[in-house]
Amino acid sequence: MEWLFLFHTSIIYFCHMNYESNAFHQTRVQLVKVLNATFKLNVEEEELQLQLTRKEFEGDVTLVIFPLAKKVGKNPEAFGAEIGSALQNQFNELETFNVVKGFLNLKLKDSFWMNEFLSIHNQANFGIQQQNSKERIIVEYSSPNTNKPLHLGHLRNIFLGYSVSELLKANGHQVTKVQIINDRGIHICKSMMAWKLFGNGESPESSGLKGDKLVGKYYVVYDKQFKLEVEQLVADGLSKEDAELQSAIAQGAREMLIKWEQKDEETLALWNKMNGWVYDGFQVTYDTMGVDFDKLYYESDTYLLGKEWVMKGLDRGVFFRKDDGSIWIDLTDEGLDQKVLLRRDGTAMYITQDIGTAMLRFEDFPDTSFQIYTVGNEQDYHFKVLFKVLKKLGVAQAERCFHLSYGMVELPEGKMKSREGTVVDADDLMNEMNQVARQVSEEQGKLEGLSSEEREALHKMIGMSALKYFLLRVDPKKNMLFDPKESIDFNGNTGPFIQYGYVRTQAILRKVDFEIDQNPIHDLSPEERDLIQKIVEFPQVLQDAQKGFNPSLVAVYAYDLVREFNTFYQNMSILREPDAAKKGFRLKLTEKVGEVVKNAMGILGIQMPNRM
RNA sequence: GAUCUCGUAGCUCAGCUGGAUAGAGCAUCUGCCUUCUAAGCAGACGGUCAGGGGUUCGAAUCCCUUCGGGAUCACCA
Repeated sequence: MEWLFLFHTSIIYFCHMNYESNAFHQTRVQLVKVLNATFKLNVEEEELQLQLTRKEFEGDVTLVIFPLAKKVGKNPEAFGAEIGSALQNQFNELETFNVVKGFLNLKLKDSFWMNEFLSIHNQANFGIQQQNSKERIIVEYSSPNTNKPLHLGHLRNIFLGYSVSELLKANGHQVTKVQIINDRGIHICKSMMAWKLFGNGESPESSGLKGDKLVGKYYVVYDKQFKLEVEQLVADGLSKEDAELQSAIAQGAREMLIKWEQKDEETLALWNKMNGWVYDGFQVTYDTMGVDFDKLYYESDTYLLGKEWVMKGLDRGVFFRKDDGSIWIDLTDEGLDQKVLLRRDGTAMYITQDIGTAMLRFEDFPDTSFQIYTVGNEQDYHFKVLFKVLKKLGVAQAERCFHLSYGMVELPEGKMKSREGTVVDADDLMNEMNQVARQVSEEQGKLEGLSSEEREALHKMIGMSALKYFLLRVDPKKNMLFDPKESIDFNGNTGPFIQYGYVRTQAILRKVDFEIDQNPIHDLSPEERDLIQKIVEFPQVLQDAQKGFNPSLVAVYAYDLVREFNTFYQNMSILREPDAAKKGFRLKLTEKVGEVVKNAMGILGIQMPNRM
């Protein structure tokens, strides 16, 4: 019973039967009864403002009285007390209530929470839904150029895209993960030209360099040579502009692009060879990251289709041609500008390719109900234009495209700049994280009995969790800061902290070599209540996170849950508890916490170790 | 110049469609390992929510404005 909605503001809402926890739901129902019967208020369920009771007050659920008091013209505090007493008479699950200012705090009985827990405990993978949607959602992420290796910005992009995909799946959607690879254009021709001139046949095999690094190296070689030539030509009396045009290596690169478009055999062979190196290199990086794709798209396959559609638009009169031959769309009545769609020389641009790619995807997956582009917020304007273009071309799915726009990762000095060498390389960073994980693990010395392979795998798991969590715990929409000088923390609000909590649950469960007592218990400690209440929130968190395409909510939730568990763990006995029923209950609680933490972190693409 | 975004503790970040005394982590300081893994727990310190107006029972949150960062407005991608 769920479907997708889109408003023309391009903000989308995934609408469900709006989920809320049983505690909220029951309280709401009872409150409406009382308010309508006893106080003749005629309120609807939705208009009651319920919230979790803040820690400093006694209670579980809080009703905000102000709006209701206003309605009947009563003093909020007095009215709250009246509602509380009336509720007490008929709501069986209510233990006590108290009123503070305009807030009615309701405390539910331990038996209620106990039953909540038992019903949850019986659900395998609580909160995670089986696929229940026939329609497909396409999630695009990564979209690299093939002339240089992946960097920190890509890491945020890729972890985010992967995580949103997992989040959608956890909410029951069918997801297809795609990557668009920008494999053609002047950028790769530059690397090719430099390699041809200075490479002496260097290959990943001959040099031991990772393929993407090798091609990236020649991109830098190109840039150096280009600058050198320009400098020389300027010294010879040319203007900078002319010098840039006449630079031999630049001319070579442009000629290569033309030859490529003419399908020149030798050029294509070189292009295939060098792109192949890059793909091999990328694959290594993706493997380390632990992400994958269901289908790959290459711009070399889609730019021609894009051109075709631009011509179709021209025929249909939704685009127009200027005197110089370039083709445009006029979006001034939409509050945007006129935009070029095809150059005067007829060659494709960025947006031309994107039109083609979109069209190809709709052909490949006619059952697509929604498409998500994970691309940085510097391209907000581009995607506004793209979606308008698709709409003008009469593509129904244009209404169902969404730009998942995320903020930049900035360094203390500001934006990463490849020319200034301030780019944080993805492989280097991941490697460094694993080193730190190894160092910390060795200091802790808790890994006796594990083989060196097992240890390596563990270090990687821990290092990656630190990195992924660091990037995913921040609201995707916001820019964030990464300081390479301070390595990412392993304590506090971090991935390893959460893994550690999980490891504790498993360490305890491993020791259970007896029949767990199934008898119910009748009173709960504050720690146990808090923990149950936290677990119960999980489905709500998944729903909210999906609504905003915001995995950081899941990250924060996992952290909060583990913190609650640590408090419980550190203040109560589990295996040493003498009362068999209590011990049994605490073990079940521990088990459920482990499951939920693992599933929550799984949505972030973070694995849980069994020991560390 | 136009449009968009952000400004919360020394630092990095939470704060949901307006609700209680604005919360975490890091850093600094104090306790807690003969008891289930101390990558932990308990506590202290730390705030004019950039400034100013407005809307109302109530504003970090909504509106206006000033200041200060960032992004975009290419026949680049």
